[in-house]
Amino acid sequence: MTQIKRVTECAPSDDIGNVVPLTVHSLKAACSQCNLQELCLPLGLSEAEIERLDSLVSTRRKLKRGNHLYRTGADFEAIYAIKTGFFKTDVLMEDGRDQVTGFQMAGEILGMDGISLETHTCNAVALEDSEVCVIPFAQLEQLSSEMRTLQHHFHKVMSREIVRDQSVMMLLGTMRAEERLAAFLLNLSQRFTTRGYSATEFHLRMTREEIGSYLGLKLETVSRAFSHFQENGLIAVQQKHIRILDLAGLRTLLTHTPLPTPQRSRGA
Amino acid sequence: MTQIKRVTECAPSDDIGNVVPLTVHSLKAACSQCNLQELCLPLGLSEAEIERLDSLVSTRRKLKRGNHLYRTGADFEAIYAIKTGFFKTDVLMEDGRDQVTGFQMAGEILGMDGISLETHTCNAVALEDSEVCVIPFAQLEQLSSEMRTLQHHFHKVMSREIVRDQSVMMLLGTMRAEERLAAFLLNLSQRFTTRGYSATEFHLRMTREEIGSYLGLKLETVSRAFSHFQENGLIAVQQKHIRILDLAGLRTLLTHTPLPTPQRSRGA
DNA sequence: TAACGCGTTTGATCTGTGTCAACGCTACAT
DNA sequence: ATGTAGCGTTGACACAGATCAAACGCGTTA
Repeated sequence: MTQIKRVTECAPSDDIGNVVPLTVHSLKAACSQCNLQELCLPLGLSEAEIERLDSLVSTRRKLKRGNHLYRTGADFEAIYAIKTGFFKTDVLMEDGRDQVTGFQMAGEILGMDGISLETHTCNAVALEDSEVCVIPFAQLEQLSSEMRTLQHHFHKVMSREIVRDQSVMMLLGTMRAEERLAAFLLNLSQRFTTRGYSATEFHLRMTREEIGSYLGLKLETVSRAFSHFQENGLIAVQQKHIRILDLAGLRTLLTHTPLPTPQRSRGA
Repeated sequence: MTQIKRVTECAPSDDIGNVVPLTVHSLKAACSQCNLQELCLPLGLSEAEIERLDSLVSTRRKLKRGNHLYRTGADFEAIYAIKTGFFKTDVLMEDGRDQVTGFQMAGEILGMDGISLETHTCNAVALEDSEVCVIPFAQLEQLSSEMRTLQHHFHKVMSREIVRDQSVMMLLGTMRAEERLAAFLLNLSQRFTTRGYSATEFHLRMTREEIGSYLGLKLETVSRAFSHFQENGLIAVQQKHIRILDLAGLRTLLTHTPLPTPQRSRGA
């Protein structure tokens, strides 16, 4: 039991329940000591307010790569702030088809899908060993009602998710394969930058298949697009290590519509 | 000025501002008299609580077909509950491509995209003459903090939007053209049912192009799919009048994956 | 009543991406 | 070290849906 076989999918054993004793920690000061304050729920709160948040965020949960933070159908009790690590969320159709709906990194909030039906509607899976702060939702609402800044910021976080979903729809609905991948890379780059990492060099934690699922493409198409970008000197790919050589070039891919609608006024 | 030319796109004149005097009404009892209580924001509130909501919802706004409720970039000040009518929301890319991100009907809430950046990130356009209740957001937050049931229900409404977006992503990412259209029709049917209208016979308020944009397809493909459904006796189409003849058949289209992934265990 | 415009339908053809298949690379396990 | 499994790459081919084009129907306007 000390050696844990790496779980790649549908980990059967110790992450079925919502809380696994071994992976839960008590902590004294959660948010007030956290370096993700500026990205996460505490954003915009005063120090005193953040200290009140601490009382909420009393447990953390550690997940090994491949483990589920929650599964579709699980009771909704808490939302989760990612402290370290990387996640994906995906939805399942009855016929077995699935779709990755997002990739989440440090400072981002998971679990808001569960509020509406009091049941989670997607799976959240750690793509690397990760740690999340557990934020019991009832308590969050309690504190929100006492602290208007927190309430407002939480609304912004939910709204941000809605706005993010809009761009994914735009991506899936209107963009060609290489545009999608360019958008994906630029989005990652931007989010890494925000977190103080390199904008141009990073490690993908997901497979080509997961990227493809997110972008509505097959893994082969993703792979070909990577190769093509490399041929064109836009990026250097080495397995999961990506180096962006021409950020502006990638952006051009997005804004310059190669072929369509030649009859627009092109204003602004 | 009494005769208003039907505005089809980018109405230039009287809907630029956020509020048009002529189309705003004061009202005494908004929610407590409204027959949409069970669908809309008041859901789950007591009568007394609903009466407190009334004070919030003091203005309505009427929109002619084609007019914008709000535009991308407009200051966010309020969310809107649809009292009567039908809307679409769409997002614009810099290069002119756009994507319909949703169709909204009575009882549904518009505008939550604006919370995160205090600016709307999509356009909301009336697809028929419509009326919305204006809910000033600052006041909604104020009242939410005093009324936990309202706060909680509002969170559910936002979360529901996130869940809806997940299914749109699934649709755009994994479904074939006819599956998308079937899903679209079934979704409409379901929502009409909820509102007491026929599940099997309704009038589409949007064009084939708008349907296509929403579904990530071209209008020709939408049209062909309609024709094909009709040939198969699933629906009867007559311009924008749709009659569903075989609801179960439409559902089968969704769950029976015709060709792909023959190597799954098919469990549950 | 005729003419126009817009949305829709339908056909013919083209093409981007999916599908199928083989091979290569890397990392872990024996 | 060497074998093996999973992931990634690349090629050949197929096909769903896009594109281009023409005609139709319906409502509006002259």
